[in-house]
Amino acid sequence: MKSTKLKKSFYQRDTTLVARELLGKRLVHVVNGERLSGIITETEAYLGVIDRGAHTFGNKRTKRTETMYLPGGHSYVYLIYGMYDCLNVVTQKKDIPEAVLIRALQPDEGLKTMAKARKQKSFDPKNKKHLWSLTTGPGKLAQALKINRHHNELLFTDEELFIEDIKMKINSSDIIASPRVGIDYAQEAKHWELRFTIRDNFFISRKP
DNA sequence: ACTACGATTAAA
DNA sequence: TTAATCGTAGTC
Repeated sequence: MKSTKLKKSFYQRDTTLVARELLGKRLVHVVNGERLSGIITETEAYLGVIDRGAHTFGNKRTKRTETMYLPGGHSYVYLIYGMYDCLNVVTQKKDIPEAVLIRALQPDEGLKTMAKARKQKSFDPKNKKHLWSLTTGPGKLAQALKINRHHNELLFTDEELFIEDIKMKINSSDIIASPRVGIDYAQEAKHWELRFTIRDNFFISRKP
């Protein structure tokens, strides 16, 4: 089964499109030579300047958000609620501060290491619920794949953290759009359907 | 310096 | 439903 790493041109496009097309791709983090990976099953688009749900609404530039102004293809990892790191894929050209939040994965490679990183006791790789609790949620998948703020501003075109096209075909009709999670404060943007999940997939953080 | 809060999660 | 937990960002 051949797979190819996504190139810079994949990321430097319309953010909503990238969010949809990331579904069915494989996110890989190489740690000490071991591949920790999962198939992307849930994403959210953050549309920068016009989006009250985005960190960069109104072109807000701070030390943290500066990452989102980088060219598409960089990672954006930030701390939320003082405890969890969240991984984003920066999209669009330089100075267009948009990104896609990776919200859930179907665990693929390095299961045992990921379970350990998640502090799961008595992990059984054949137990679907165990697998589910590994990587369904942005904070959880970052923890499982050992991704934290040290991995901010990495290039997905490099060798440590990247995304592979595994030729899994997701039909457009099998992509569900729904409102994003956890942005009740975002006024009109709260209702925008920028969360994308694979229809009927078990490995999503919650029902759309 | 002081304060409020968040693109979440696990436990109750 | 609620506590946990702390960097970020806004204000004084």
